[in-house]
Amino acid sequence: MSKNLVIVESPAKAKTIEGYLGKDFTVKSSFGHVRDLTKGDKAIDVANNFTPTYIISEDKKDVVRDLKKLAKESDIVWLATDDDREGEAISWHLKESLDLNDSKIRRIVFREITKNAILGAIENPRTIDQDLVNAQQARRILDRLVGFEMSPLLWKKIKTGLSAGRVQSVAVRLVVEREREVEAHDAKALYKVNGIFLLDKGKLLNAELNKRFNTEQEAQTFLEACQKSEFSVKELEKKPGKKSPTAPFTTSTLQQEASRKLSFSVAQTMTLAQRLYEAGKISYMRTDSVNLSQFALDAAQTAITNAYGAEFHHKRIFKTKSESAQEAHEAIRPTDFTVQTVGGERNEQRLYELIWKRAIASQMADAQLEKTVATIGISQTSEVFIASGEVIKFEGFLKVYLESNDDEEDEAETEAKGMLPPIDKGQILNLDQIRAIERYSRPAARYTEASLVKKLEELGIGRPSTYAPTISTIQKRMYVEKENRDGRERKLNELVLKAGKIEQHTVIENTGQEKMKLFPTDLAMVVNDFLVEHFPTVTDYSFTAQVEKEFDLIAEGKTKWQTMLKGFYEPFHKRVEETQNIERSTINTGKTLGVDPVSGETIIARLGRYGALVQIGEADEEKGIKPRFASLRKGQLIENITLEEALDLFKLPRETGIYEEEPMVVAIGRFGPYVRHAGKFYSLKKEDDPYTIDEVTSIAIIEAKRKADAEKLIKEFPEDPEAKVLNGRWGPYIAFGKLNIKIPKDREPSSVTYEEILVWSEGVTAKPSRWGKKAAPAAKEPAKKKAAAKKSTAKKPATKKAATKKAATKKAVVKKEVPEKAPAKKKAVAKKKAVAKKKSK
DNA sequence: CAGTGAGCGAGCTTCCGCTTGACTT
Repeated sequence: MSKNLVIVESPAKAKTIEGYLGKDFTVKSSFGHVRDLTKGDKAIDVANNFTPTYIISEDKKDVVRDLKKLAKESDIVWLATDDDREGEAISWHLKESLDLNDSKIRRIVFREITKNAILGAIENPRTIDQDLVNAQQARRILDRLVGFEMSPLLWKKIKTGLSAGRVQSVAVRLVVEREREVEAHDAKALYKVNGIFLLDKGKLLNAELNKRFNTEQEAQTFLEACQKSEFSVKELEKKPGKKSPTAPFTTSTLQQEASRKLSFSVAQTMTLAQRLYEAGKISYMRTDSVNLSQFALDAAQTAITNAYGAEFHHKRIFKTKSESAQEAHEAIRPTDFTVQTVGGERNEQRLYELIWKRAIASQMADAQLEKTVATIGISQTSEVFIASGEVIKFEGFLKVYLESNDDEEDEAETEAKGMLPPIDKGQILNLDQIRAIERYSRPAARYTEASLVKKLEELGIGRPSTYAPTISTIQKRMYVEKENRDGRERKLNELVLKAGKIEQHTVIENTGQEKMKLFPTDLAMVVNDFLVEHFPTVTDYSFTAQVEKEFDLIAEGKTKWQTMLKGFYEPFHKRVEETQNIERSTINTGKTLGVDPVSGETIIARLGRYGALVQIGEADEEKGIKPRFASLRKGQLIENITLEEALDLFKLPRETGIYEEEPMVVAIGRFGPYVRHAGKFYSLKKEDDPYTIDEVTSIAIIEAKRKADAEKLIKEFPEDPEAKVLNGRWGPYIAFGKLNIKIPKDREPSSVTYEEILVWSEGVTAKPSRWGKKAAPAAKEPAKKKAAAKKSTAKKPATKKAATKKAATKKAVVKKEVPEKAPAKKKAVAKKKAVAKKKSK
């Protein structure tokens, strides 16, 4: 038995280290924190100087038991948790929960997993830094106090189950405020002018005017001047330039690049990286450090020299810009630079390549460029055209990697820069054409998951291990939704000067399209406004940075942690108490939209128990007045709704008539307009392009007729109530339990016998009727049918019912008739529906 | 899926940071 027990945080790390140390060392992992505050609201005894009560986490009981046993058998326990605040606290919690004496423990730290680093650490043990531990305790306790006092306030004043916290509430605030910024953006159009000049041998020179015009008139005046002008190269300047590589990845930059280049969500990136880490392919993936170990620097140098030549290598040491960085680990890098392919899933490989390239490139030479700028004069005006080109003289790191850009802003502006065609100073240029086109200013971009992480990191909020969970939490709480949005068309005015004539065109561009962006919900707006109003300190963007400074003072032994907490908690708790007393109804008063022109009553939009709604009138019991309500459509925000849109929502619901003796009602529900007929609902969902009332009415008739036809019974069988011949949308068919069976063409449907059904049902495949739901009790079905259904379930995935149906109904509206026949592909949908209906009975 | 919508209210929810596993179809 070995005499030394080394405890690290991660099992993968333990495995690596065990190899570096001799037989006398057993290396085990704590799997992160082993103790935490107790669950309820009594974990912190505020009155007793914030005394915390800790408990061994449920999922760590086995870990602690095993470690305790090993520790007993060892002479020395080496606490080798991470070299940061949390790591120090883990060591302390280990000491406490393993009942270890100070004399038996050694605290060691290393920031890279290399043999030298670890042996060096063993040579230089120290004791647990209680000040640092106390800084962690203060952090932990403050977060608990903030989260567990603000959240219940939200339950009481807004909605149960909500949450608030130092990190998540600021993340939500960022999304909310960005949305308002986008909404408030006043797009201004300027005329951007491009000139194209004809050179010898059919070559073209593209140049942009150094000025943009505010109005069409100014652009017109400019083009008129150009009509009479001569163009010449006034200046031609060549200058060298260079580009340098960026630092190797941290968690945050990895998430950003994987999002931009590979379209991964931050959670997806972390899962893949975790797998690479556990397979020993990359270094630790939760890090805020851009530092590479000496071992890695050397390995990169060798790899670069061998692959590209020594001139491509350039040793670089990067420094973190982030003040909040704790740098307990290296940057994210391959463990072996000579490995370019890792096995496993395709996305693992793609992420690995990204990590490999970025780390290699960070140790490569600058790219050398030559920039050429030509200034083209216009004889009749003082403006000039600028043509610029860029040529790569030496690739350097660009051979491997180019970082992508977050700012879509410039996307339209930056054309791919290549070499300029050969021109000389003083040369007269022949004009091909000049185009002056409107360009609208863009609002700030909505956040993606990754760009929100970047922003949080800049503000010092959250840690590498919590970025992905935080992003998930705010979506789980329904504060934020990740969505695609279609853009809308916008008409642009364009003036073109060509062959001496000025012509005006209209160009159509698609604008406002969004892909996987974060949108705040109405709930987020209400919660955020409530928190910002009553807790301006905690929701301030700089709150974390400020308390971090105080935690640092604790870590340096300059402040007592209880003193710091007291300073924060007293005013905070006072605000909580004050806020307890405010009226619920004053929080979500909603937005007054205006007055109903018919009744003269006020119309407001607010958040109700079941979602956003518009309301006409206030309740007045004395007068017996009841307000009327209507739901907002999905995707519609209270923030943005106008009076006209609100009135629109009240136009429906209405009675549209009677069909087959049942009244038919069209209404707008939470998820859009629908038709209700004979106790059944027909969805008319469509977000951006709502149906008109006429369309809705005709759809209602078509849908009701179709349903009625589909229900028509042709024949029943006394042998089995589950067997029926029905008249479906596309003709008669046999419904046999969950199976829908085709009737042979030459058969008269009414003469089908039960024996034939049994024969025909052999080998017939059915659509799975309830995808993703719990299976029905199987005993109800005869064994034969069950087998057939099961076989089919495994074989075929469910079709997208809603989408197909929508497409079909929309088509029907245009034609204003019931489709008699449909392509074979759609039959499946009808079948499925019949099955679903059966189930609901 | 879909309607409803203040009020009464049992007993529940919730924070941030460390780290990986695993109920079964």
